[in-house]
Amino acid sequence: MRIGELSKQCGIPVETIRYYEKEGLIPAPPRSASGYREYSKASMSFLSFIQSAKAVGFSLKECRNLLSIFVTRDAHTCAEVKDLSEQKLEDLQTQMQALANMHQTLKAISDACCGGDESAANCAILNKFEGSET
Amino acid sequence: MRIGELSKQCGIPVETIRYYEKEGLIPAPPRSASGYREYSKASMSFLSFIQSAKAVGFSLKECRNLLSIFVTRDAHTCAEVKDLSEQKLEDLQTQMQALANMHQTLKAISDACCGGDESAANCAILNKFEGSET
DNA sequence: ATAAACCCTGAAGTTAGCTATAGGGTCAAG
DNA sequence: CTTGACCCTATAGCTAACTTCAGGGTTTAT
Ligand SMILES: [Zn+2]
Ligand SMILES: [Zn+2]
Ligand SMILES: [Zn+2]
Ligand SMILES: [Zn+2]
Repeated sequence: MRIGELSKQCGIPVETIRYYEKEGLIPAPPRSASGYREYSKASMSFLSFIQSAKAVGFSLKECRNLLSIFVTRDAHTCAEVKDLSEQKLEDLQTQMQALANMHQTLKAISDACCGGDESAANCAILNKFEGSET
Repeated sequence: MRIGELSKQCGIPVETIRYYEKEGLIPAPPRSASGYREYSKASMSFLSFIQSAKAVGFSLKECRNLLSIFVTRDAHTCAEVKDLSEQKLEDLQTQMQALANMHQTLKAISDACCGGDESAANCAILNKFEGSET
C-alpha cells in the first residue's frame, strides 16, 4: 500500500504521516524501486495507536515513548504502562482544575456586571480587571 | 519610572512589557532624553488588566480588544463587555468538557490494565491503543 | 574614570504539531 | 505518448506568547 492509500484508510493526511516518520514515531517503511514508501497493514496499527493516544491527551513525544514501549512490550511491564497512564490522568485533572478555577473566577466577575445597554464607564468587569475599585 | 522598576512592581519581565507594547496591547510611553521609556503609575493598570484577563483565559488578542474597550469605555456598553465574558465562560466549559471526555476514556482504558510487574505483552492499555483486541 | 547595572533596537529562536511550497520524478489511462 | 494523479525531498511558514541574541548606548556607584 502506498502512502495515499494508507492516508485514506486511517484518515491522516499524507504530510502528517511523513512528519510522524521524520519525528521517529513510526518506523520508516521499505521503499519500492522508484523510492515510494510501501506500507503493510501493520503500519495502520501504529497510526491508530497514535490517534488513540493523542485522543486521550498524550503529546506526540509521549506517543513516541508509548510506541517504543509497545514495540518492545515483552521487555516492559504493565506497571510501567499504567504509571504513564495514571500520570496522564493526573495531568488531565490538573488542567481541568485550572480551567474550573478560571471559570469560577470569571463567573464571579461576570455576575457583577449588569449587562445593560448603558455605558460601560463603571462596568464591574472592566473595573475588576483594572485591579481595584468597586 | 523606568521599565525595570515597572517590571519589578508588576512581576512581568521587561522583555514581555516591550513585547506587549509592540503588539499594541499597551500604549507606548513617553521617552526620556536618552530614549528610555518613562512609565507613570497608570501604566500599571494596563499591565494588571492584562494579567487579570489572561488569568481567566483570555488570549493576548482578546486582551487587546478588552483593553481597547476599556480605554474608550464611555463609548461601550456593559452588554458588550458581558457578552465577551460569557463567551469566554462557554469556551472554558467546552474545554473542560473536552478534558473530561479524555479523562473518562483514558480512565476506562487504564482500569483494564492489571498494573502488575508482569510483561506488558498483553497489556490492555497498549492493546486498546493499538485498536482492537480484547 | 571605570565597571556594574541598566536601557535600546531588530531579528532570530523556542515549543507543538502540523501545513504549504518549490522543484522534480513516476505511474496508469486514454 | 501525453496528461493528470500520485510520489519524493528539503525547506519554509503557521499560531501563541514569549525569550534570547547581537551589538551598542546610559546611569550610577565606587
Ligand atoms: Zn453595567
Ligand atoms: Zn458591566
Ligand atoms: Zn497486565
Ligand atoms: Zn497493562
